[in-house]
Amino acid sequence: MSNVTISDVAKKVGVSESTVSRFLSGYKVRNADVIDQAIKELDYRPNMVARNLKSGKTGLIAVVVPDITNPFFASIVRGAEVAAGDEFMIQLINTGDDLDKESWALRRMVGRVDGMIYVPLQEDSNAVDDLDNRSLPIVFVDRVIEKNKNLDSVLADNFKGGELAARHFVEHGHSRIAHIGGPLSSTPGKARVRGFTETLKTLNVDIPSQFVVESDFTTLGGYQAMMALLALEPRPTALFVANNLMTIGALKALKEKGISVPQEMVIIGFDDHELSDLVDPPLTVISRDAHLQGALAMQTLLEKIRRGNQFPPKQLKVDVNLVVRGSCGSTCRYRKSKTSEFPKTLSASSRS
Amino acid sequence: MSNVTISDVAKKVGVSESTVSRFLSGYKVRNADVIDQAIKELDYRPNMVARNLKSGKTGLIAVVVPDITNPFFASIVRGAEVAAGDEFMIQLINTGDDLDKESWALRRMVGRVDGMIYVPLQEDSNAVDDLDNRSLPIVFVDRVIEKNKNLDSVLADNFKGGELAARHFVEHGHSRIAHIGGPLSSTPGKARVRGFTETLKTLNVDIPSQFVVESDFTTLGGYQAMMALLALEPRPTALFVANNLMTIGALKALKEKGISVPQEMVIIGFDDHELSDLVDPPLTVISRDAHLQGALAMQTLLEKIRRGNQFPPKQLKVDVNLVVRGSCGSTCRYRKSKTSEFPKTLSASSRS
DNA sequence: AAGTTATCTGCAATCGTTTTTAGCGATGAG
DNA sequence: CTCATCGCTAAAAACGATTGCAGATAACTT
Repeated sequence: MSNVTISDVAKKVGVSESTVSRFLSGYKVRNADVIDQAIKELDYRPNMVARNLKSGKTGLIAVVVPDITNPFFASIVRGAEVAAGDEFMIQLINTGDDLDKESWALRRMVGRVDGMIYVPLQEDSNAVDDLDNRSLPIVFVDRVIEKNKNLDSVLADNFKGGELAARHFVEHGHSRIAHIGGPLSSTPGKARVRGFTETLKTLNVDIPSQFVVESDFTTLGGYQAMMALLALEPRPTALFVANNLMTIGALKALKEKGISVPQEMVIIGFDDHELSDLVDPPLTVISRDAHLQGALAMQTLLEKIRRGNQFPPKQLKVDVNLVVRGSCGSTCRYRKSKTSEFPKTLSASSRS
Repeated sequence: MSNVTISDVAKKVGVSESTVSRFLSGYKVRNADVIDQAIKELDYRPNMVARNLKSGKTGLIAVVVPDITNPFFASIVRGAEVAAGDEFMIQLINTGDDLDKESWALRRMVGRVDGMIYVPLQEDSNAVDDLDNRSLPIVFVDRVIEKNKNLDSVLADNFKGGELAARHFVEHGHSRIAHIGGPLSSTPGKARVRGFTETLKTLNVDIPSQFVVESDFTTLGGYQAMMALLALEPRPTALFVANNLMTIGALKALKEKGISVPQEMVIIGFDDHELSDLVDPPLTVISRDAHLQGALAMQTLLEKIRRGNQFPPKQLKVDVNLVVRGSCGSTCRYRKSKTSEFPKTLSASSRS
């Protein structure tokens, strides 16, 4: 048991606890060397919980994501951890698309953590109401809660993502253009479909309403949505899918139906992956730096914690860009030399 | 600020703090209803840090992994979190293949958490020495530290994994068989190469020593190892790669060199992925249930925490199995109907 | 040498709980 | 009528640190 306390050290040296405490805090003390030695001999380590009680801080930041198994969220968490540095450690919570678990977890965080990085499940939620007036600093990442939009957030430029996909399709002559979107109740689901459809409208491309289907950001959801789209007559020839998992589902559906990409169906996904250029065909995606997004969120949060949250909240956006590979059917135009892909991919992702 | 304390409640009701405390702990008290109401009115929430100081528990389990962006570790963490239930929350630490950060983090955990689930970076390490005699309960996952082998652990049946790959290659008539392995200083790196090479020996297949290369479990490492293997004359025709990231690297190298899989090179990887059957060609892998592995680790740890760690430690192993797809060149023999793949994949992975 | 600072020190209070101890009033038994 | 029992309660002592305050020591001034 780690039961040697500051008083043991004090007794051994023959000074008061406060002197030892001051020594630990870096003040000048008469017999610093003796204390130092005693600490080493006893292998004393300050009790963090006691320290936290006194200071009112915990040194913990809650990072609340839907599912760490989604590589996108994993990158966010990693980025946040890196940006946290030595001072704060990360408490991870997976809400798993479960609203009850989400609100349970959030309530539980009060008093246990110094701040929270939070990917909410739905835009219309009062999950944060309790927390806010207790002044637990919060930074939204990737998604926000509509009524708390004024709080700090680090989003992707989702609208632009949809826009890039739409423009690309139109520029390459497609007219039967479809979209598998995330829940309209989520920030990226809503913004991506709007960027996509509004751009199509701007470009004077009309698409039937059945070509835009709302799904749920899961692999199964993407699969089912794809099946639904394939049942339509005439079928779309171009498809923009609003996240990574749904893209996987859609590809599985296409494979199962024996529909070849990009010959019969051209695809742009959202969020890149190390395997994206190894799938058949290599996946064209809207990409963003999730690691950076997590890091920015942590930076914003730490500023807020340190300087008090009197300062006006920031709403940051990370850029998105189109990574053209084979699945959108226009590879020959854009493809770089084969080797150039590797180092780029590697530097963006983190090792293990 | 969450500054309403138990004493505020006590004052408001006109009882002592201890009475409120007892009420909170579920004891029978005279004016329970009044206290309950006061708590609600004041929106009192117990200060966890104070509670922890008194109880000596933190309700936190540290989960220390090399890198959460590796989907395999993400699944472990998720499994652990699910198994933790309501009682414990997870503190996540990425060691990032950095031994210094690892030992720094481990030392830091003392007194901050009630237990630790730990994927050590190297087998010969004294990172745990400090912690052990302070009786911080530890369960190793996926890898162990050699000198602390006697502690609890939940590994994969790595030897069998290597064996399955070797047998498969030999049964399909390969003789120029190669291996890209993880660091020999790591448990799975060592066990997988041994399962593989010893089985080959048993089957009377000789392979040149240059065909077995030790790499580092990273994408780049896999890439470089593959390049080295491709420089040999004659080239191997079959390759077993010891983890997911190195497999990606190897595939990138093959693609870059224009070597076709499985015609010119047959591959078996380690650890499955939702995208594995969408890559070109679909990847044959040794698979295991990482989620289960994480969950078992948490279960073991909780038992240890609750019942004291007087009980003899457990060394658990999760099973591995060969998932045959296209990359090993024998797809026609084993392939199931196309649809059967989807539900299986989905149930194994968790949603988001 | 005495007076004035400048340093350093120990005591005690504090953080917000839980838990032990002792006590109180009512009940029931002898 | 006394005494033990019961069911609850308040007061006080932890848990292990930090910190304001006042006093002690040391270091300069003159």
